[in-house]
Amino acid sequence: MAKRNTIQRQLVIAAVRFLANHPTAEEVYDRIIQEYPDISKGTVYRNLNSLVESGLLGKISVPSGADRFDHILARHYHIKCTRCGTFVNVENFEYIPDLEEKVAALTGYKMDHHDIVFSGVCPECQKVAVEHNGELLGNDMN
Amino acid sequence: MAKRNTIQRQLVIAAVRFLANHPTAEEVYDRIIQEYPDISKGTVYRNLNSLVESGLLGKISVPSGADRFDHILARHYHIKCTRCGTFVNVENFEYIPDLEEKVAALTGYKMDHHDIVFSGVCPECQKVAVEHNGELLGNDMN
DNA sequence: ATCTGTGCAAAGTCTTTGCATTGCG
DNA sequence: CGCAATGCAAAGACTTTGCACAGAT
Repeated sequence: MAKRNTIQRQLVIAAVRFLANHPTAEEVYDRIIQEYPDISKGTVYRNLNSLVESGLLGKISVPSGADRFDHILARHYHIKCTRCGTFVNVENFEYIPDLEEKVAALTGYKMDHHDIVFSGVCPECQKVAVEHNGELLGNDMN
Repeated sequence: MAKRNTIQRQLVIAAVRFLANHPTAEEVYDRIIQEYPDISKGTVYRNLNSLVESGLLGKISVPSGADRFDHILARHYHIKCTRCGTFVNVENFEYIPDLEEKVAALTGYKMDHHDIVFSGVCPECQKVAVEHNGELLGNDMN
C-alpha cells in the first residue's frame, strides 16, 4: 500500500504540475527525459496510474485521443475545440453536485463523480474560419 | 459525399439498432458475422465512422474502454458503474442545453454539444458489496 | 464504365506487462 | 536485506490504412 518515494515518481508529479494543462503520458515523458533521460515510458505510465489511484492526480479520458492527467484536485469541467483539438478547463464555472444528487435519486447509483466535456469551436478557430471561408463550415476534426 | 447503400452498411446500422445499448465496434462485428460471416472488421469500423459523420449514429467515448456507438439521436447522458463497468443511459433526465449557453457566454466558444458521464456504483453492485463485505469498500475497476 | 466500398493484413497509437535488476525503506 | 519499483522490450487492446478487387450507381 505504501508507495516508495522514488526519483521517477517525484519527476512525474513535478512534470504534471509544470505542464499544468492536462498533459498526456507522452508529454509527461518527453518533459522528464530532458533532465532524466533514463526513465522509461512504462515507468511514467505506472507512476501516473498509481498517482491517480492515490488521488494525487486526476485522469481525464479525452474523446479520440490519449488520456490526460490533471494536477488540479478541485472538480471542474473541460471543453474541447472540434477544430484544433485543444482541451482546456472551463474557468469560472462551478462544479454542480446537484446533478449527481438528482441522478442518484433517479437511478439508485451510489455516486462518485461526474465529468462534463463540452465540444465546440474556440474563438481562435472561429476567427480563422471566418477569414478563410466567410463561414463556419467545413470538416471538423474530432 | 453520397454514400453507397451496401449490404455491409445496412448490416452495421441494423446491428447497432438491434444491440441497442451502445455496443462497441467489436460487439457490432460479432453480431454481424453471425449472419454474414464474410464482413471484415475494417469495414465495420469504416461504416460506423461514416455513419457517425453522417449523423446517423452517435459515438460515445468511454473512459478506459473502446468507443461505443449509439442509435439514439436524442441527446442524453450516461452513467458508468465503477465496479462492474456497465455503461447505460440515464433515463428520465432531461438534456440541459442551458449548460451550453452559460459556458458559451463564458468562454466565447461556438457550442456544438456536451457530454456528461456519471460514475458510481450501480444498485446490483451495491447489493453484492454489502453481502460480501458488509461495507462498500475495496478496489474499483475503472 | 466508374469509382466508392470491401476484404485482408499490416501498421499505427496508446497502454500494459513479464522479467531480470535496482535501490528505497 | 526484502520487496516494490524500474528499464526494457514485447505484447495487448483498439483503430486505421494501403492495396487489389468487387459491386453499387
